[in-house]
Amino acid sequence: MATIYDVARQAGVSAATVSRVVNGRASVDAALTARVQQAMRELDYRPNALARNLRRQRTSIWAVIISDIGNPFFTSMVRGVEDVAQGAGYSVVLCNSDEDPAKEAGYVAAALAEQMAGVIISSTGKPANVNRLIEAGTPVVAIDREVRGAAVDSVLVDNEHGAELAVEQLIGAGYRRIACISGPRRLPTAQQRLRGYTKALRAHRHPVSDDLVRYGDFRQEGGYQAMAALLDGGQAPDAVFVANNLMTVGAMECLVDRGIPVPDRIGVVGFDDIPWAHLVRPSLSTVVQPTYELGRTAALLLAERIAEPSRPPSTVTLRTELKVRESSARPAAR
Amino acid sequence: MATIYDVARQAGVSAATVSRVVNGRASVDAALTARVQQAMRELDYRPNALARNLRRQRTSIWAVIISDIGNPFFTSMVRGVEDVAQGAGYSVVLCNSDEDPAKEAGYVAAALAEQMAGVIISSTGKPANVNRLIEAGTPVVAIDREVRGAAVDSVLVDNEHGAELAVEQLIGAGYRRIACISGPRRLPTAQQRLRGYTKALRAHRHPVSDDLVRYGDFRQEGGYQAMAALLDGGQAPDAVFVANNLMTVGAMECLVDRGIPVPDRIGVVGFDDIPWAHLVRPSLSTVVQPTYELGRTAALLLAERIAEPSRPPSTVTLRTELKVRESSARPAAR
DNA sequence: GTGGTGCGAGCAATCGATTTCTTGACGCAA
DNA sequence: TTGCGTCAAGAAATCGATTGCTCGCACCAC
Repeated sequence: MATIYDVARQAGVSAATVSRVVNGRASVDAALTARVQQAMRELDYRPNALARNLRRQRTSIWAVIISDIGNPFFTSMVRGVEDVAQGAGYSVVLCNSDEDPAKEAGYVAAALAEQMAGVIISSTGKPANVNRLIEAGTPVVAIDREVRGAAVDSVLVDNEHGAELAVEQLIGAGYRRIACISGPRRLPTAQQRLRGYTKALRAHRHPVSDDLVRYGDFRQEGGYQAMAALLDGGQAPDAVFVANNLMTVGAMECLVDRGIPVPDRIGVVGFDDIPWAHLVRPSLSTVVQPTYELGRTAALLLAERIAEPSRPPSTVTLRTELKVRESSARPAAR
Repeated sequence: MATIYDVARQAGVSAATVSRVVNGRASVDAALTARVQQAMRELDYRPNALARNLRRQRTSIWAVIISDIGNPFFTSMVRGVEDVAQGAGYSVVLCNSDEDPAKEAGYVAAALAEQMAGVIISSTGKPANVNRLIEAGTPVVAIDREVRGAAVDSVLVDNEHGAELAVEQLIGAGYRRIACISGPRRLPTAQQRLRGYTKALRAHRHPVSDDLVRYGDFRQEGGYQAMAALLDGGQAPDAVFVANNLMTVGAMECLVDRGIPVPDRIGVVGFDDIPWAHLVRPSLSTVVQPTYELGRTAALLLAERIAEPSRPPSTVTLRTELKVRESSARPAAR
C-alpha cells in the first residue's frame, strides 16, 4: 500500500501538501494540486485510516449494538440508522450482543478502543456498559430500551400504552382469562409492557393473577415454552398477550402443535410486527412499532450530540399502533 | 483516557515494560508486573486500538459484507461467523450493502482503510470490489455467491441441484405449467437456480418457455410483482418455483391478495427457508440451506487463509435439502 | 531601498502503541 | 579479579497521517 510519503516523493512535494490536497482544507497551488492528484492516481493511494484516526483522535464509524440480529425489528431499525449515517458521512457497523451482557461489554470495549465516533445501543440491561461509554466521552444514544441509571439520549416507544391497547382489544373481543408472556424481568421494555397489560386488566376489573404471567427470553423458543407452561398450568387462559414478536411466533407454534384453534379457543395479540404477519394463518394482530423511524430518530439524535456534546440528554418517545388482524377476533364477538 | 505513558509513570517503569505486561510476550519481573497491573487498574487503562493497529499493521476485526440485512438467511449465517470469530479472538462487524454495488464499494474501501483483518462478502456481483481486497492482500472469503473473475476462497451451496429437487417435486405432484421467479440476472446464484429449474423441466420433457420465467430483485416486493406478471401474462402457470425466500413471501402475498388457492390452483416451492415457514398457511415447501453452517465454514476458511495467506483458494459447496410442506402438495396427487 | 504583509509550502512534532537495539546488572567460571 | 554469557528493562525508532510553526518569496507602501 502506498503511503502519503510515496505520493509526496512521486509528486515532488512534501507530505504536508499531499495531506492538504487530500483534505482540501488549505489552499494549495493549482499546479501542485494537479501533480499530487496524478501521483495519487498512479499509486492507487488510499489514506491509511488508522493513522488518520490516531492523529485526529476520532473515526467516522458508528457502532450499532443490538441484542438479537435474528429479530426483524432490529434489521428494520438499522436501515433507519444507516440512511441518516450515510447522509452525515459516517459508516455503520453492527454488533450483535445476543442478549449477553458479557458480549455487549466486549463490543463496548471495542467501540472505545477503536474510538468509534458514536454508539447506538439497545442495551441488555447493564447500565455499566453504557456508562463506560459516557464516561469516556463517546456519544451514545439508547434505542428501544431505556437505560436506568445512565444519563443518555434515548429513543423509546410507548410500551405501556401499546400493551394497554392490545389487551383492551382482547377484552373488547370478549376474552376473559387473558394471560401475558412477558420478557426478561431485567428489561425495562418487558416491565413496561407487563405494566400496560396489568393496567388494562385492572381498568376493566378483570382478574389479575401471577398464574397468568410467564417470563420468556424474547426469542421464539422462549415463547413456545411459556405458552406451553400457561396451557399446562392449572386453568388455561382463553387469550394471551405476548410481549415481543419472536415469542409470539413461538407461542403460535405451540398452539398449532397442540391443535388449539386461534382465535376460537385462544386469542393472541403480539407486540411488534413481523414482516409476514398477514401471511400467517390466522393472521397476527400486533402492536406495530415505527421501527425504521426509531432508527432514524436515534441517528439524528446521535448526530446532534456529536455536534454539541454538552447538551443535556433528551428522550424521544414514539407512538405505537395496534393492528387488528384475525388472531384476536373471537367468533362470538364477530 | 489514560495512555501507556500514564501507566508507565504511575508504575515507575518504561512504556515498553507496560506494553510487555499487556501483551504477555516477554518475561517481566513479577514485582514489576504486579505494579504495572495495579497502575492499569487504578487508571482504568485500556490500550488505544488505533495506535496498536497502526503499529502492528493489522486489526482484529472481521467485516462481513452482506447484501440484505432484512433477509433472515443472512442473519443466521452471521451467527455462524460470529461463533467462530469469537473463538479465534476476532470481533465481527456487519456491513449492509443493500444489493448496491456502490455501497458495497464504500464498505470495501472502509475495510481497506481500516486494515480489517479479514472480509467475508456476499458480493453484489462486481468482481472489482473483491479483487481490490485481494490485491491489497486482505484475506477474503466469498459466501453464498460465487464471484466470477476473482480467485477467492468460497463457500457456496449446490443451487442447481436444490432447484432441480424443488422443481422435480412439483412435477411429481402433478403440476404441468411450472413457472420460475428467478433473481437478478447478474447474480450467479440466480443463474444457477434458474438452470436447475430448466434442467428438471427438460429431464421430464416439460415445456420450457421464457413466458414462464420472471426476474425479481430477491426482495418481497419483487416477488409480488413477478407473481402478478406471471398471472397476468397469457396463460397462467399452475405452479411456481421461487428462487429466494423473501420473493416467495411476496409471491404468496400476491396469491392471497388475488384469492388464488395454494396448493390447489397453484403449487409453490421456494428456495431458502424462512424461520416461520411452517406457520404460514399453507405451510411453505422450501429448499433449505444450511445457513449457520455456511457462516461457520466461511469463518473457518477465513481463519485458515489468515494463517496461511499464500495457499491456493478453495471452494466448499454445501448441500441443500428439500423440505416438502403443504404449498406444493396438489390435492389430486394426495 | 527598506520594511511590512500575505501566502503557499515545508519542517518537524505529535497521536499511542510496539519492537529493535542497547545498556547494565548479575552470576559463574577461570 | 577479570571476562563472558544471560536476561530484564529502558531508550528510541517506527507505523502514516495531521497540523502548528517557520521560512522564503513576492508584492506593495513609504
